[in-house]
Amino acid sequence: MFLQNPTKQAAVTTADKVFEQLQHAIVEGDMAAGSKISEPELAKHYKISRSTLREALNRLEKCHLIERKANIGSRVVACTIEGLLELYITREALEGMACRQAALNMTDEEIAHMKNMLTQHAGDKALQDGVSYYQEEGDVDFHYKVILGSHNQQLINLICGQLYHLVRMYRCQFGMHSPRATRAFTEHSNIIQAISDRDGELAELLMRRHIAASRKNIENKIALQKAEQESQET
Amino acid sequence: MFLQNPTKQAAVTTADKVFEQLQHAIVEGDMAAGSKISEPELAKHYKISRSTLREALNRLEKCHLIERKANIGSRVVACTIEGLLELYITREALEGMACRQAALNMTDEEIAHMKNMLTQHAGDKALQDGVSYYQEEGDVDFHYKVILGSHNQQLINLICGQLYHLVRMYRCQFGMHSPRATRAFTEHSNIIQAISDRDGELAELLMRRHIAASRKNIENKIALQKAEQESQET
DNA sequence: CTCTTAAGAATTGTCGACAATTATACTTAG
DNA sequence: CTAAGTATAATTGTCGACAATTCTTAAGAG
Repeated sequence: MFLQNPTKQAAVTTADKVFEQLQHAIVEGDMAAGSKISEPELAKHYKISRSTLREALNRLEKCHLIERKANIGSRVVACTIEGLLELYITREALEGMACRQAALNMTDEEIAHMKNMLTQHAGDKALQDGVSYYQEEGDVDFHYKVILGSHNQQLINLICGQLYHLVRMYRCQFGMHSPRATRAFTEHSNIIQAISDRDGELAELLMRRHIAASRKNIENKIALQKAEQESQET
Repeated sequence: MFLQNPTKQAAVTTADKVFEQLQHAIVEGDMAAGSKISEPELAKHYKISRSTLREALNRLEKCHLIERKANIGSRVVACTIEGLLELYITREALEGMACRQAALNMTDEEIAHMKNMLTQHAGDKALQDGVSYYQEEGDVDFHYKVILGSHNQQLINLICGQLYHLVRMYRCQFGMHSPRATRAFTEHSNIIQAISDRDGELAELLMRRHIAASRKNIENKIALQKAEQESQET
């Protein structure tokens, strides 16, 4: 259920394990977004020393799940509309480029594997009427494979190692299950086709449109909510 | 001389200060790229405890200047051709988007300020025949202003807070003073014009070409060096 | 009653020591 | 002489305590 970051290695040290637990807690919202973090309290809760906890906190900061200020302390990152839209803008830039690079650098085996995955997802999609699976793991799975396919370590680290933790957090906390499954599936197919054709320019364009479409979907929703609120106020 | 990251605040804690010193040492090459880092040794050298040093190391890892492995230790990041090219690809994606956002979000004051800056650089450039100043701080200054002009905190943090430390490191270590000053100046002018026209699409395109041109410049140099080496070997 | 100020409590930053893991060097068998 | 295994040394991970800073609370002045 909890899709793992494909770039990370097994957690060997206790700080690693606590980091993973905290990461999970923050992403799922068990630790409220924007809330203050008490080092003594958390250390006691996980039965570890503050040094070890701080090591874990440093890793959380690395993937932008918490923010630290000197002599003040740490807070769980806040989930705001602006932050969400900024995240989409950034994803559009990075994943668009990753997709272009994937078209240039993916091996034929990797491409074949992606095509198989999509075919399988097509079955799931038909079966479940595009509601649950495809939107969750299937979508993330697709994006991860494209990113890894770029064979660009810099891009991979930035997107998978940092950005996607935030993406998952927003998905959980804002409960984003947009009704774009069928459309997203078509878009994914076209992207794979462009990659398969080694058409980097088109691949980037399609991926950017794919992500921009999600962003605009959110923006519309927000605008709608706003309008509703205002009509209720009167 | 040492252009500061515009996003950071004053270093208050000793870990901050040591971080800055280490950052400087790594960027300038005083600590060899790829070399192993001994925690006891470094701690002794800076006359601090290992805990404090590790705090500083964590921050270095955040901007990708060192790499850590559990139970093994830290190494200064290695400077490779592949890494440099990957960095340019990533910059092209991120700064291109930042430039598009800058065209949308910059205030008229910010734009006016950039135009002034460029005019002043034009003078410096004429004076010094485009050799030293403009290529160093002037160029970085221009890029920073565009990035900040995006008003997108996510992009700003990623580029200024992380990527540019690596950029500076590569510049220092590979001694990159490419003969592109005049051309770069023209490109900068065109970018500002596009931003001033609020033409986001063109602004992004021009910024991407500007960065891609630098990358191709490097690629050509590498290819040339390679050819020379091979001719000497025979 | 409000604002300022000062003392106290709590939190974060730093330190040195111990435990666990990894690297090194030596011994020994083949 | 080479190679594997073991013992030793060195390094990293974790811990609890102390120092420095910030937050809280209460007292007092206006």
